[in-house]
This record gives sequence, C-alpha cells and structure tokens, in this order.
Amino acid sequence: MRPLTHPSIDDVSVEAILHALSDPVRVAIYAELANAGCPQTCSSFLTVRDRDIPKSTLSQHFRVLREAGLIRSERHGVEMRNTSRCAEIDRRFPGLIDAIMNAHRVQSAERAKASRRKSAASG
Amino acid sequence: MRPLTHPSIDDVSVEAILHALSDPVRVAIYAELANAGCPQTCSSFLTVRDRDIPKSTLSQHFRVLREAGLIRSERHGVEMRNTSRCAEIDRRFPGLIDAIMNAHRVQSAERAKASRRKSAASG
DNA sequence: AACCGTAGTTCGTAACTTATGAACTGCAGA
DNA sequence: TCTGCAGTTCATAAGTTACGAACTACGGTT
Repeated sequence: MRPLTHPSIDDVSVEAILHALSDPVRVAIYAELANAGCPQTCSSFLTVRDRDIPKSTLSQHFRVLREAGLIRSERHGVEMRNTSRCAEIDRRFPGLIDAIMNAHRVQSAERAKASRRKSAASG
Repeated sequence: MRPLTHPSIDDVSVEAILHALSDPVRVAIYAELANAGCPQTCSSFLTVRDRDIPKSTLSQHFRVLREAGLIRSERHGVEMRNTSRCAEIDRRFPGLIDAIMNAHRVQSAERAKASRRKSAASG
C-alpha cells in the first residue's frame, strides 16, 4: 500500500481543481468536508445524494480530490481522516472555492425546487 | 450538418462548466473569447499557447464549450462567430466565471515567472 | 499468538471519453 | 461550375473511469 501523497500548494493547478469538482459525487463529498468542522472518514460517504457508491469507486474519488490538492487525508489506525484544504487554496486562488461552492448551492436549491414541483404535480 | 444548439441558461450546470474549463486548451480559448470585445472565429485558435490544434479537435472543443453554455456560436457564411455568455452565467452563478478566470491568470503569471527563471538559469 | 471484523486499496477489465486524420458539407467568389 | 476556405462528421486508436474481487493494514478478542 503506497503512502498518501499531497501536492504542495504551489503545485496545485486550476485545471486539476476544476476537473476534480466537475464530478457530482466528488463535489458533494468536497462540499460536505468543507462544511464539516471536523475530519470525516471515507466510509461516511458510502451513500451520497441517495446513491450507493462502491468502496473501490469511493477510494478513487478520494484519490482524485487528494491529488488535486483539495483535501488532506491522514491514516489513523484502520480509518482515514479527511479535511478540506480550502484555506490554503483560497490564499493561492482567492474566491475560487467559494464561488464554486456557492454555484453548487444555487444549483442544489434549484434541483430541490424542481423535484418538489414534480412530486406536487404527480401526487 | 446539424444546426447549432445552445442550452437555455437555466439548464446550464456547474459540473458542465467546470468540466469544460478543466481543459487547458478550452480555458485558453474561453479566456480569449471573454476578453475579446468582438466575436472570434474558430480558426483564430488553430494555434493556442504555441501549440497547433488540429481542426477536428478544435471543432470538438468548441462544441463542448457551447453545450456547457459557456459560449454562443453563430454561423455567418463560411465562418462561425463565437462570443462568451459570461453575463448570463454571472447572473445565474455569481462570481463563478470571474473567480475561475482570475485563478487562471494567477497560474499563467506563475508559469511565466517559472519559465523566465528556467531560461535565466540555462542561459 | 492466531483469528476476526472493519476501513480502505489495488488490480483487471468492461464501458466510456477524447484526440485526430480522412473525407465530408456548405458557402462565397472567380 | 469550379476552387478554396471554414468548419463538421466519422472511424478508430488512445486514454480514462467504474466497479467487483481479491487484497493490505490495523485493532480488538480469544
């Protein structure tokens, strides 16, 4: 099992960040990590937005987030503790993460509204 | 040849925007379009950041940008005129495009600095 | 110590996506 | 009508992603 590696903040690229956050599962994971006050384990994301994610897939998603520089992961015994690196990233790319998370919220709110309309129409 | 289609602004998703702009060629095209005061043709991007892009590849890149809702393309005779939809997007996702373009500028400036250092060291 | 259960990783492969050359469409001017 | 230009489509090769099965690593039990 290879050791966990994190890019130095100066090696973090916009492209990698955008790519990592262009996946709905990853952006949901990242949003939850960024909001959480304390580290979260991988397995707390086995269900994301009512969808079950296989463990192997989840492991890959965490690797993508980590290698993009978005999160920091530390092994503690049998589990992994993940935290967002948002403060560092915000220093390098001011406002980027905030704007993405904000856009994500706008879109989620809209989706919730649309699905309420739909269930009202059908029920 | 199928007609050009543009998503309505309400159907534009954050994921599609981030995916479209996570490619270095596309983000360079988009940045130039957003800065340009007037529409630009596809062929003005046959060379991007000192790299030649095949016409067919370029055509796909423009399609991705268009379908993500980032640009508007209109055929005028033999050529296509492309403009950025940044004002519309900014209304839907405030600050998103600005933050991405700004991060992109930060990174380009850094790259330029690094390559100057390199050529000074070797020369 | 040997064993078990939990948390996460790796590997192989099938499914999907992207890049590109070749052949095409469609327009404008000679 | 012919020619050339701007961009598109198609076929396919190359690259990426998803996920089950088999694995590692750790901590607690017996």
